[in-house]
Amino acid sequence: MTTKTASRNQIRLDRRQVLTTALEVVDREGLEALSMRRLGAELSVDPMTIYHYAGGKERLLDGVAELLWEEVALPGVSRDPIEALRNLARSLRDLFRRHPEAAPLILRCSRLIHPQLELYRAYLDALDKSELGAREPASVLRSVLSFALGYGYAEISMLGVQCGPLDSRTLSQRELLLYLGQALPSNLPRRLAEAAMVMIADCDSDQCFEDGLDLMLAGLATSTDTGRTA
Amino acid sequence: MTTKTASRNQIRLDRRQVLTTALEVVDREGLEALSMRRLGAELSVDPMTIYHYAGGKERLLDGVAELLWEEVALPGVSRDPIEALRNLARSLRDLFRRHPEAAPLILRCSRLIHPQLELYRAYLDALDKSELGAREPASVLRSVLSFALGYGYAEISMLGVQCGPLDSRTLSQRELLLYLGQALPSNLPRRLAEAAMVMIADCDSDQCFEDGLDLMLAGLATSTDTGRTA
DNA sequence: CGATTTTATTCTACGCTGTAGATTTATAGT
DNA sequence: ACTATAAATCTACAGCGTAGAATAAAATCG
Repeated sequence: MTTKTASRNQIRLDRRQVLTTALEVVDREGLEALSMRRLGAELSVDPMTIYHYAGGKERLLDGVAELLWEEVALPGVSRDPIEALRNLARSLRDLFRRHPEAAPLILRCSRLIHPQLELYRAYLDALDKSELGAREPASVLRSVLSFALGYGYAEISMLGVQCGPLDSRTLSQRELLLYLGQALPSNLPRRLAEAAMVMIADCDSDQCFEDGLDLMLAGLATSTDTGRTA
Repeated sequence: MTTKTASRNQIRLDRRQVLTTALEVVDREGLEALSMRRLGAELSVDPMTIYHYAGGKERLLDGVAELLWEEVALPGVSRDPIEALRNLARSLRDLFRRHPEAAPLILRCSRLIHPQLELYRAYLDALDKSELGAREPASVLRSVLSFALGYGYAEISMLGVQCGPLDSRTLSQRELLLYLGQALPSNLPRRLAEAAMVMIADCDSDQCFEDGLDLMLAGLATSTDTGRTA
């Protein structure tokens, strides 16, 4: 009699349940697979019932985006704003890696996702309290968010969708390179295939991310005159 | 008797014509409005005819993505790699601002868009030739691309889609702020509305972009002689 | 308790989508 | 002119989101 996530018992639904199930479907079978009919079947319920809990398709996707943004780490208690931003960027990148199929939903910044705004608010407050030289907190935050979003999205796009269900964490970069060598279409001109390999598999993706992040944050640190080694 | 883009004469189509028309439709009426039937009508042709020039819907969108990536500036002749990267980032951001409705297509990095790979190749070559300290060219390039992609996408998402056809370049930030104050839903908690305003309209978006870019590129310039830190 | 109002769920149907497959029309080659 | 190849069209099908009517369940009240 456990309330398992699939194969509903007659316990009444709630919005949250609908959204988490939708996210499960997306994670498991891809964003395209999520239709009202499919989700209704997953919940053992008529498709139209979903409208009562989550609105139409558009609002359903907004709801899933909320779930996703809730997973991003809040600033925490540390006083160091730079470490806070570093954790934010890592958390955002990890979000993409946990939910590669849902990536387009994370980018759905147009709809004023509440948890996303809460996140902004929290980091803006954290940055306001700390000394950051002459820089606007919003400017710094937007830059870090942009980098993390762009990196996370591009990374999973390159790995996951192109090559199928690949997880960069389960493959050495050597294996990745070999696999990619076969996966690239043979009619691709050599110089382009080379470029693809260099960008995708040649450099350690974790290292690239940390390096890029350091680039921004180091610049930030030097501009505060706090003088940490840069 | 001019070869205008709409209302075709009987001159035979080619792939390019189909793709540019598709992009026009997206720019004008949004990505959702682009259907095979709609595009067929635009070209005064049966929807199925498109399959002969551009393949199915998926390959059509890939083709539009090609057009978009072709618009991004190549390195140019300058020897300075940092200025080259700065121009790349600006060019990429401008691409989003020129084609806000097509933004999801620009991010479609999964499909090995040829012009995109050409771009990578060109910048990798440019970075290889120049001295960049111990940093991998691919790592640097990925960081700059990530930032520009993330910033460009987030920017147009915040402005364009939420508030309708707004162009940030035609509005002062003061006007933007006022407009946004009305546009935000009234049931939004005050602290979240504040966060949204600060992130969207409070800071000059051009300035934010340039600042973030400087952050990365400055770090790059200083690291050309210092090597690495951990 | 029964009666009535509210809420939740389902059913049916409409117009839209992408596209496979057969068919027709136009072009090129000899 | 006749054929082989290419281009364009027609028809049809399964799936989509969802408006609106119809039904079932739950809550409210006298």
